[in-house]
Amino acid sequence: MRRSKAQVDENRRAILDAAGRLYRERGFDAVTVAEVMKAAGLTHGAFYGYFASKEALIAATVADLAARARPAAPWEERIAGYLTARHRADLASGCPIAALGPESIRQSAEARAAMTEAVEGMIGRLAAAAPGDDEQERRAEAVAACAAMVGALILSRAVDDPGLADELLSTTREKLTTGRGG
Amino acid sequence: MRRSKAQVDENRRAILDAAGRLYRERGFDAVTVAEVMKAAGLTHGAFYGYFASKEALIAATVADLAARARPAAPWEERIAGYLTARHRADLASGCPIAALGPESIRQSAEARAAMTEAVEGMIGRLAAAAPGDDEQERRAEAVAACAAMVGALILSRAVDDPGLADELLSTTREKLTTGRGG
DNA sequence: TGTACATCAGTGAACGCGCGTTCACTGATGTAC
DNA sequence: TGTACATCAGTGAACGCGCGTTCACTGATGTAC
Repeated sequence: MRRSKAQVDENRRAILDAAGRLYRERGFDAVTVAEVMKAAGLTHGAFYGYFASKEALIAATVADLAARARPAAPWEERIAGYLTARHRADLASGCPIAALGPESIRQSAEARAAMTEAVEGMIGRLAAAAPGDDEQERRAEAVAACAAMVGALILSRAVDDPGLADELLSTTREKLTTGRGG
Repeated sequence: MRRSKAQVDENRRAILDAAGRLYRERGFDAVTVAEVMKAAGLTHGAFYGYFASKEALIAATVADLAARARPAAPWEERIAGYLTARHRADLASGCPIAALGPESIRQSAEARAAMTEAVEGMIGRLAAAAPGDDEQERRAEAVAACAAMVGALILSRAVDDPGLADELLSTTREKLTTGRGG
């Protein structure tokens, strides 16, 4: 059942989309190749026509997520939008760094490199919107904000006490947006 | 080959220690029951005399790590000690929240509860040392610091660029220790 | 204190299961004429 | 433009492997006398 080139491109995109959602939701290990393919509307046997291995899919997925990050927004808006209960609940289409960064330590060199790109990208976009008088100051503001945002979101998800989860988000949001520049 | 009660207690401790180190190093999924038992000096068959399942071991390990957290230290010392290249490299005996917090989302209710205890414990110890005029202010300082520290350490580990890894730690350290009270 | 026996912690082979991966086959697509 | 054939994307059964878990057995510990 040969398919057209357009169909093949579409299927590859569907595989990456499915992997992006499933991996963020449940982690690399817990999601099987067969599940990704099923979510993409194919059977598992077709997988190896698209990727050499599960490891290769993981690397390609992280790279894809890093490349598809949302464009910049104003500083406070960006931080406030990130640190919300909605984002906390939305693993599947939320920040790939918070969902997959911790797991990337144990993945291939390619996946780690892609994750590094994702982090640099997030810092770069934050720096473009950060308060501060010079480049260096805005960069420092962005790096610290990136760490605090990702940490708050991860802890907020890890914890089973809704009050503490909210406190982590709101306290970090206030610290970052009323610190100095704002 | 029945063993003495003292030996049994010792073995249980050895299992929890081995699990604590291995899980922090490689994650819950990647470490097998047999590996934990081998590291504890036993064979895998003995495992079920100590724990009902791998899931139960995970919950017990997180609870044990939460209970064995180091006592408080002065604010700047605590933050500076946490945000070091040494801690970044030392997965196995480093902060269990940074190593296992992200994975705890997908674990049992018991494991998540234990992780919540660990986070509350870290925040509580930080709050005791935090700058601030009243309880509420110190608590806010501690919550924000906890999120920033854990986030910086996790990202610092996720990234494959040593310069960026160091920058995440040092920038966060400076932000937290020169912010206001320090 | 010494002996006889019951208890039970530990061993290691075996189980069932699900995973990543392979492969013979199918049949629509795309190409040569 | 129409036909004949080669290509190759996709299917689904099958593979090997490693995992969590079970279990019959072993033999040192602890207890009863």
